[in-house]
Amino acid sequence: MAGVQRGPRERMVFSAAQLIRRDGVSATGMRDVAVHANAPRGSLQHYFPGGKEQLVGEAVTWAGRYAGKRVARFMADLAEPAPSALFAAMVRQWTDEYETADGLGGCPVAAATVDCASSEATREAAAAAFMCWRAPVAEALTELGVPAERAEPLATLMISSLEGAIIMARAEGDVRPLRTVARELGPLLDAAVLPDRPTTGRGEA
Amino acid sequence: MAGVQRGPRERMVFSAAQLIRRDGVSATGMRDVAVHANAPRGSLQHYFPGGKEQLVGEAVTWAGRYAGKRVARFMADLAEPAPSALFAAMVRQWTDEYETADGLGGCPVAAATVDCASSEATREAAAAAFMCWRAPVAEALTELGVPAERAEPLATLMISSLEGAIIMARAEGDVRPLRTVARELGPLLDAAVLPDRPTTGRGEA
DNA sequence: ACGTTTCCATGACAGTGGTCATAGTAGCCG
DNA sequence: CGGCTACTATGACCACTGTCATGGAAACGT
Repeated sequence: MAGVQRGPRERMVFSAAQLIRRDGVSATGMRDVAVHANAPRGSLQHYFPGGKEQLVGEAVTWAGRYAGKRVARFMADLAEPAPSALFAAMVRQWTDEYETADGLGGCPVAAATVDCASSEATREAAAAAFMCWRAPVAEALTELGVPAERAEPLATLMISSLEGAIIMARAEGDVRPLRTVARELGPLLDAAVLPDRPTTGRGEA
Repeated sequence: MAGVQRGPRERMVFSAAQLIRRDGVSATGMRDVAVHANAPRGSLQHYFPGGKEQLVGEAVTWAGRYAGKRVARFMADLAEPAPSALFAAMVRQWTDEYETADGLGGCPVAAATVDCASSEATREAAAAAFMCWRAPVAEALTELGVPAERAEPLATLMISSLEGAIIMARAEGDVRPLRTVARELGPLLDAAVLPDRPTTGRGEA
């Protein structure tokens, strides 16, 4: 995975995100995070004097940044430059995980949102994380030929569908919802591409 | 709300769903449920000998049934019989709540899914709840003229988008994502209606 | 009236969580 | 070496949770 050896602090943030997305925020204990990160428990209060709220916040922020960076890599690896292909890549990241690891993980940002209505700070971190994720998606859409005024809404729709499908897939224990949204939403996304700007080449149809 | 005075047992299930969808499963204590339901604490072990897992399971099941029944009512109240109108009604249920109560609630089924990967029983209850919700939506879509083979996938897409938008809206503290998915997904849904069968289901215009 | 079943009340227990206090170690600068 | 800072270690505290045990109160059939 990313950041295997990056100092105890980042390892703890990473582990927190990992555990949160699997078990939820409340079910993830600080001690568990230290153990999972192979980090000393005493470092928790040293690096995160703000306590669990700070750790969760940083994990959520990290997850948002990570998701944003992934968008750039998806764009670079796209076989054909179409919005549907980008969305398919985003979805495939999850279906792949569901097939390798049997444990069906979720999105840490969603987990923090669902589980932390109490903490205003965490809620704001989640909102920022979603923005860090949505902005690159919207930018990618414009690069793919989607008009600027539709890029942001469609990015919101993509992330919403993906998040919801992740939840349904976890509940069902099957990737069906993920594949379904990828298949059903693709045409809508491609139809938003401006016809007079066929975006670097190979056109569909 | 529904079921204000229906015996302590149902009140507790209802209150559990209410609290779960606001605070998450782990953050919702059994004692809180009893207090919120104006029910005696001693009744918990009497009505729910299976403990918290049973209570959460019934709350999730209740929520699924509730969502399914709402679909029928939405269909009855539709001004114009189009899939986009049904989806808009489903979304409006949430935007309305966000504007009346400042506390932004979530979906209890999603909360249970995110927060209870540990419990297999809860996961299955969530899967069943999603099915109890998706089936009426798919059926409604066919009534509205969507071909049978596309009804289920589109229902999955609708619920996924809605769930994801709920999460994003909670994070942002704004209904923007909800309105966005309703607006962006509407045309796709209406485009799935068979042209030669213009809304056969109800003759009302 | 009596007993049995259903339901309610309350206190205790064991476990766990986050957090704090205190003390120990490593490294660097004088 | 002394002092200072960064980091690690560990144990204790307190609040809280789900669960259980025990006992009381209605309800109701007979």
